[in-house]
Amino acid sequence: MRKPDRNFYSKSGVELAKALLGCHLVHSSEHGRLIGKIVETEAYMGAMDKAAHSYNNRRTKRTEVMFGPPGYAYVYLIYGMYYCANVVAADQDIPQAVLIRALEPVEGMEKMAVLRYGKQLEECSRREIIGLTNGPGKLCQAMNITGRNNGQDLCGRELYLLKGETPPAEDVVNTTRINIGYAEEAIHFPYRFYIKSSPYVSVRDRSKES
DNA sequence: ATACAGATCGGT
DNA sequence: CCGATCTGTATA
Repeated sequence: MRKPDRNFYSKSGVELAKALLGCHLVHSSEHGRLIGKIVETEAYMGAMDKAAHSYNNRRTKRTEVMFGPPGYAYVYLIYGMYYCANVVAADQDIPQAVLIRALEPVEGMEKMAVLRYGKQLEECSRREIIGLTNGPGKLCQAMNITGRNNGQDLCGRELYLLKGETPPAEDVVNTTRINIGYAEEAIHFPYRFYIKSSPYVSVRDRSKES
């Protein structure tokens, strides 16, 4: 598996959200190397998307990274307690991004258990093991991703991606996004993608699964 | 200066 | 379903 170049990220949020499924997210930190396979993503499409922080091209200190070049990390604090990790998409001045909503642990699972629950992996229940990375806040805790990672270059050496195998189309579900009830018409935009066969998906849409 | 809501999570 | 917990953002 290879680290994609900048050009890989230079596509629309929706296109990148699809392309990220199956890729590995790697965090090389003081805790060692932590790796997860991306199994659920959501696109945030900027100017026309009422669910996006960058809706109407709102440009603030927080949203600034999204206005920069693609392939950088946008990490923000939500509800004063959890971090969410995004990959900046599209080109300079087009503030689109992809939220990573779920991972499957690939490497460093023992460290993930300590980071999430403060205990050893062997002591974790089946439910806790799924709960390691099946949500945007959870995966940041497990991967030790914090505000410190905001603005980091994913073409760099600390936080980066490895291009994986694209899942077959029949295993990919395309549906609406989670927890954006305030976003009016954007509630219905089909900007969420997930790998149906993965047990780590955060919220399933049974009506779109066959 | 102040008010308020939120791309979440865990427990009830 | 509620509360935790706090920052970004808007309004005055």
